[in-house]
Amino acid sequence: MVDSGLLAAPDRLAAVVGALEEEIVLGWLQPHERLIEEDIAERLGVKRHIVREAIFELERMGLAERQPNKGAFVRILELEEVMQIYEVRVALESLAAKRIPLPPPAEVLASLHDIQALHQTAVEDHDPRAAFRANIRFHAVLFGACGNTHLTELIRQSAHKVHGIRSMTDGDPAYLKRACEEHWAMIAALENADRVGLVALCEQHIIPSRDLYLAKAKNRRRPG
Amino acid sequence: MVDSGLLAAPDRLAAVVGALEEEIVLGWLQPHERLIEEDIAERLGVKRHIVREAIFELERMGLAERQPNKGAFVRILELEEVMQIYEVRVALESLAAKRIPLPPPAEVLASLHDIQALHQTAVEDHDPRAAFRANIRFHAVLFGACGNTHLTELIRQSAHKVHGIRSMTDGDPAYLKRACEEHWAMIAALENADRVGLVALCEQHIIPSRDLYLAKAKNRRRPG
DNA sequence: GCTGACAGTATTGTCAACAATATCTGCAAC
DNA sequence: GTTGCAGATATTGTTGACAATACTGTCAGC
Repeated sequence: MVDSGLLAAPDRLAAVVGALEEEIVLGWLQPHERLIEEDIAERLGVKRHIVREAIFELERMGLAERQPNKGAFVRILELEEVMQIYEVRVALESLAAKRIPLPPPAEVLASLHDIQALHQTAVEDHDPRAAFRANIRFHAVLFGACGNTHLTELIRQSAHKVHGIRSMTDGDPAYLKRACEEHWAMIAALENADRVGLVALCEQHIIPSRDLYLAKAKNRRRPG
Repeated sequence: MVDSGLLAAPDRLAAVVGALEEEIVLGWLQPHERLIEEDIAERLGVKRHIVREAIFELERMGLAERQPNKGAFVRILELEEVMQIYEVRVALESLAAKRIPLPPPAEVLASLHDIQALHQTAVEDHDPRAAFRANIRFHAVLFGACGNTHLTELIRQSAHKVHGIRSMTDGDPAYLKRACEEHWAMIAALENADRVGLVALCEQHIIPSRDLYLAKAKNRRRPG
């Protein structure tokens, strides 16, 4: 249920989009599973109208695919698409890392510290939902510090597109632990005004996620 | 009128978005002008429902701004935003230029030739609408040749965001002539497999548009 | 003459019913 | 046993009406 009634009008759409995104990302909604407007509306306690627009939004985000008069379903990314998206992410996040003022404002550092503490706790507690949210917030604040709103928005978009593959990687404890450590290293690089280290960390940070996915996708494909 | 009735359902939304985008870009809809759903619906011969979604789309494209329960209006970009968008465009288009196979497939070259011939004719005939469309198609085909769908899409998005400032620059004949020449130079670079030249051309091609806008925007601001 | 309450209007936001379309099921013909 | 048709069902797409909200103009009170 999406806090029906409590939320103001414009927020309800965002809430539904967010709820569905999480369900896809955390693997509760499997690839190729159909997204039936009325079912979702009832389940989340909103009207079909809202769900309809949310599904359009998910389609734009690349998490769902729609066929006219037939319906929408959870989208599975082709390997080639994953590679392409990651290539762009590296370019964008690298550019942002080069633009973040060093050292960054104190409130940015404080915010990153707080978020990353939450992230670490979530990872240690095996709480994928909290970890997912903290991870998103960490990157939003980090790249938001570059000061270029449009760039930040494109980074966010591109990251969300590949969130759908997380259900396959988020189970891997080694990967999560490594991601945690790299976040702390980024914070250290920011504090030490280490531009070269920061850019390198940002560029390398997202690659393991891609490779882990590619490896698992290949294994999955072979038996099938 | 947006070919009402003749178009299939999903295309009508795109048609309305395109029509409104053109009206904004060509200056028929001025900045801060209100976008009233019912008026537009009647004018374009579609239902309000479609216009409503189109305005949401325009908001995502950055051409309109919405205030809940109040309405939408044509958005004017701040100078700072224009700078930021152009910074990202240079990075994205440069990346794409580096990925286009050289020489490109024959059909790409042929297509670019044809489109650019149309573009040149439109510029010489002072037909801003045709020039606008041909220009969009040229860049779509050019960067589409890089093979990275996601990158192409982000380039398209970013370009559309600054289309709104074109109404101020498209009147300048010198700029249009220069853009034309650079398009032909790009085609030549593609044919000659001149990677360095191509990348440089792509990076430099969009800067005059930005600077011309900045100059005009400053002049406009001073008397106001 | 100015200000603040109030009614009237314009516009957006929401909804439920209806229409159009696709999918499924059962049955008959071969 | 399979294929093709027909009706039934499920789901999406569209519409007009209504509710909620913000804006505008008028008029009484000071």
